[in-house]
Amino acid sequence: MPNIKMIARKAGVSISTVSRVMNGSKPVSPELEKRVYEAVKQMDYKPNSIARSLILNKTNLIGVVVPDVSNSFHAQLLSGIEAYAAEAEYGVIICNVYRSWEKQQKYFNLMLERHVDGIILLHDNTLEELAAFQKISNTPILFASVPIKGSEIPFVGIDEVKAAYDAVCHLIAKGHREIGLIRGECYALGTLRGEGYRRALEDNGIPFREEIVVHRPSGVEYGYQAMEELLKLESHPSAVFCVSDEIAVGALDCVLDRGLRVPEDISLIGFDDIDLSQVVRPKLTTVHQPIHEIGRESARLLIDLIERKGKTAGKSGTPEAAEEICTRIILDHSLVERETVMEKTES
Amino acid sequence: MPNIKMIARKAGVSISTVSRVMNGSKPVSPELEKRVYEAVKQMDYKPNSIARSLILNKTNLIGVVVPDVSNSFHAQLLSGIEAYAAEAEYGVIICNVYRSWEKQQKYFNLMLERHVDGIILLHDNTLEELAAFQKISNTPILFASVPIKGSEIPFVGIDEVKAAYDAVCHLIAKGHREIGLIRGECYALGTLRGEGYRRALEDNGIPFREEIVVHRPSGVEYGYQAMEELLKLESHPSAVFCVSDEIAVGALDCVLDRGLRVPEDISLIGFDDIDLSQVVRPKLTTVHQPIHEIGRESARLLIDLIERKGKTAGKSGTPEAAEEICTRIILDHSLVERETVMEKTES
DNA sequence: CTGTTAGCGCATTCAA
DNA sequence: TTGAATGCGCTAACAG
Repeated sequence: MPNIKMIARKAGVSISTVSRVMNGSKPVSPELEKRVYEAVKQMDYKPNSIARSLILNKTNLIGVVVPDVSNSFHAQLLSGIEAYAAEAEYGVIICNVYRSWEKQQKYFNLMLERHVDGIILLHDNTLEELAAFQKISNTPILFASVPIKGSEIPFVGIDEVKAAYDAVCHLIAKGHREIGLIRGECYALGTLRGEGYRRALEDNGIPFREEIVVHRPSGVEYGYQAMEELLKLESHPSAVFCVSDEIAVGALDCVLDRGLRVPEDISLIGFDDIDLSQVVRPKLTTVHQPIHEIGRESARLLIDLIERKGKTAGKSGTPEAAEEICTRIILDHSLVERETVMEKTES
Repeated sequence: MPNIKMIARKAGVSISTVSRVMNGSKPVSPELEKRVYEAVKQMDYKPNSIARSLILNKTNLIGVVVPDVSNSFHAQLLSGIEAYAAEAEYGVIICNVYRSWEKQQKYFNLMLERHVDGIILLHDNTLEELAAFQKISNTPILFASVPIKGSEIPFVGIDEVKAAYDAVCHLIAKGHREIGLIRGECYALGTLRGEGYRRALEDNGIPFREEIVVHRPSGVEYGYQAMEELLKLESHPSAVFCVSDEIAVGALDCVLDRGLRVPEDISLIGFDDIDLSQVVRPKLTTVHQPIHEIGRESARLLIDLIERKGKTAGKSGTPEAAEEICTRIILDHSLVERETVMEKTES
């Protein structure tokens, strides 16, 4: 690979001139400019971005921390992030942490060492966990899809509580009053969506019954297990709200295996609208999130933040709070009715 | 972020000493070593990997070119790659190319500029396409899962032809003789798996019939379409080999929609064994590939190649061809019988 | 064993 | 407008 010096020699100019034409940073006479362009083309010169990073203190790299890339939801989110990043000329480095805090710490260090310009987090983190990192880095961070509790850290996603609320209200509107809940433990899949469930019941005068809510991690197999629990009850709920499509698919499988019918014997509603939900039979009624879009917007906001920071870096304290960037983007969700919910029949 | 100079000052040593204790490259007295460690801990110092990359000419970064991350197969492969890379302290930068040659070229340039240490390709590339790149880069390249025709470029995957052969033989063993094929156009999903199909028929004395093979891209919706074609025939095949699970799932959906039963009226076999195949009803009989493992092994081989190259860089022409690294890793596939294939009944 | 020095490839002052 | 010189943070050769 040729470097800037070789180009300078070949074009018969100084390296500064080469640098200037590559970056358009200062005017260069057409004559020299042409000679440089030719040398560049002939030698197929590409500026070494490592060296640029070192001197500019900017890597054009963002890190994406994801609990599990092989999960459809995360993969789609990632693809949205990548799409925007590529357009903005940023590279994406993936940090698969398998829900392990230890791995995440390793990756935080790695990202610090590599001086990524920003970080997108696709899963739960507490403020305490982030504190150590934030103190030393001042690297912009953003949460995508799952918000963080009690903090101003930028976020892109949907209104989790409202979306869960809508899902449960849909069940209620169909005449169901015994509505089970299969929920997770973490913030979005547990607390938030659980809260939406609770409020929907409350607003419709339906008592909350602890016996018909079961806690499980997300995942098809866990959905199956959870539904087994629910079916053990002497009288099982006539409908179940599953906080993820994976859970719902597992639950569906379980119901069918028990020889019951969906939605005739039991209605099911999922959450996320991943590809899977259209492929199972019956097709899953679920809450649609614009997953790819959330990814794109996350990347856009993060990169905005990064470039904003770069600009205001010099003139500290410039009081342009007026054009402060918006750091919470809430996209629309929607209910997609397919085949797993039906009107409750008299019994 | 503190730099090496600040640590040196704080510890009262020279920067070389700091460098030496950080890398363990040369002996340092316990006394100084301790002082350095303390300074490092107190200031939470992390070596700037950008600077290291620049001088060592090594980024510890690999690029993964993938047609579509949000596709389950590719996401799993990626997760295998990431898993090994993380252990080996390599970062993974993802290059989602959406099956666009233009995007791939952009990414090749990006990877050149960023000086990645190696590249893993997860999809078809012709030798000509690679030629330009290879000429200027000498960056190790490896194909994962899909081989390249007529070249010694390292590869990790399964024996595609044999695996397809096995799938079709399974159908034949079950008594089927009218076996449809839904295949792709690209190398692995078209040429190779198609070849396995052809040979299986041939070895069993079954004539190849053009009318019952249909070409489609991979994807659930295309599988549906393809099966529609097949069902238009006055007498449809009693079994169909689909070159991917996605295709098979679409095909399954189509058959069911037409009011036919699987496997009673028509048997279906897929390929890949992605998560999906266990979730549809009936569960898909398919050819299992160790996807995650292929990813891991790819990363392992690539990194071996990279580090091998680094070592032999100085002493050119050292004739250690004896311990030449193996550059083709073929992992085992297997047939997993689930619920979409049954014995052909007399008709 | 330790410190001084040069230089990786580039952007950017500062003079000319 | 242009070129020479400085330094980003680090490693490695060299001398002590």
